Amino acid sequence: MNLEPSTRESVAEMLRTRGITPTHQRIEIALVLLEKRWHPSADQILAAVNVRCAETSKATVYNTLKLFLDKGLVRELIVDPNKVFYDSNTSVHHHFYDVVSGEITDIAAAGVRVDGLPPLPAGMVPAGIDIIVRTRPGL
Amino acid sequence: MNLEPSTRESVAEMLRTRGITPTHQRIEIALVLLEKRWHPSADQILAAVNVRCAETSKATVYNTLKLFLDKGLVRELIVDPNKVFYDSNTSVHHHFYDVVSGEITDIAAAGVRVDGLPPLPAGMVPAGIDIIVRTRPGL
DNA sequence: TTGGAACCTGGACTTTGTCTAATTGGATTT
DNA sequence: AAATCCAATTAGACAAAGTCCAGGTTCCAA
Ligand SMILES: [Mn+2]
Ligand SMILES: [Mn+2]
Ligand SMILES: [Zn+2]
Ligand SMILES: [Zn+2]
Repeated sequence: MNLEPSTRESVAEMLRTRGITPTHQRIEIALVLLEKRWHPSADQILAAVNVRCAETSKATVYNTLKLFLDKGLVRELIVDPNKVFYDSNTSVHHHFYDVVSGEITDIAAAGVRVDGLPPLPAGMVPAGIDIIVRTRPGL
Repeated sequence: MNLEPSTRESVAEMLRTRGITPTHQRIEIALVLLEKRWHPSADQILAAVNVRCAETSKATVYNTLKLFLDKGLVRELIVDPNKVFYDSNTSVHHHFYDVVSGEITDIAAAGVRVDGLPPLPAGMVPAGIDIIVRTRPGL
C-alpha cells in the first residue's frame, strides 16, 4: 500500500484494483492503515476505526486484516510476544524495535546488504528475510 | 547454554555458576532445553519434562523460563504469531523459519555480515539483531 | 525442633485471536 | 418498486498462550 493523499474514493478504487469489494468497513480500515506511517496492532486499528462511534466489529477487523494480508495490501510484523503488528508499507524493508517502548521504526532496504547466508535447507524456497534491530533507550 | 553431555550434576553446577539455585524442576527444565538442538515452546517443554509423570506445573515452567531468560541462559525467539520459542543456544546466531511446518533451523553467525544499516534512532543503544529467513517448501 | 525464605502449584484470570450462526445490506432481477 | 440473493458483518461463545495469586511444600539455619 502506498502513502498518498487518500480520499475515500481513491481507497475504494485501490481496493477494487486488487479484487477487493470496497465496503464501508474495509475503506475505513484501509484509511486507518494509510493515514500515517505507523505499525498498529489489530486492537489499535479497531480503536482508530471506532473513534467517533462503534461502526466496525472486532471480527470484521480481523477478517479484513487477513483479507488484506492475503491480497498483499499489508504485511504482518512478528516482533512482540504479545501481538501482531500490521505494516501498510509492503515494499521490502526492515525495522528497528525499541524493546522498552515497543516503538517500531522503518529501515529502508536500499543500502542494506546481507552477505554470507548459508544455502537454504533442502527443498526450501525463500519467502522473505526479516531483519529486526532491537534497541533500548541509551544508558 | 552449551551443548555438552549433561548429567544432572553438571547442570546443577552450571546453574549455581549463574546464581540460580538448582531445584529439581529447574534441573529437569534445563536438561530438556539442552538435550538436543531444538527450539521448543513453553508447552513443548512442559510436555517433555512431564513425559514420565506430572512433576512440574505450567506455572513453574513459565517462571523458570523467565528466570533463565533473565540470567542469560536462554533466548526468546519471536517468530510465530502464536507462541514464543526458546533457544538454549545463546551465542549470536540467526534462523531459518519454515512458515509452513514451523520448523526452526540455526544459521551460524560466523560469515553473516549485514551492511548499510542506518544509524540507530537518537538515544538508542543496540540490543541485538535478529535475522529471520522465512522459507517455504519448494514449488 | 522450629521459623523463615524460597520455591512450587492449581486454578482463576487476562489477552489475543478464531469461529459460528444469525442478520444485514446492496446489487440484480423481475 | 418489490423480491431475491449472496457476500459481508456482527455478537458473543470459544480457544490458546500466558500471568497471577494465595496457599502449600521444602529445605536450611538457628
Ligand atoms: Mn501472549
Ligand atoms: Mn494468539
Ligand atoms: Zn515497516
Ligand atoms: Zn537457534
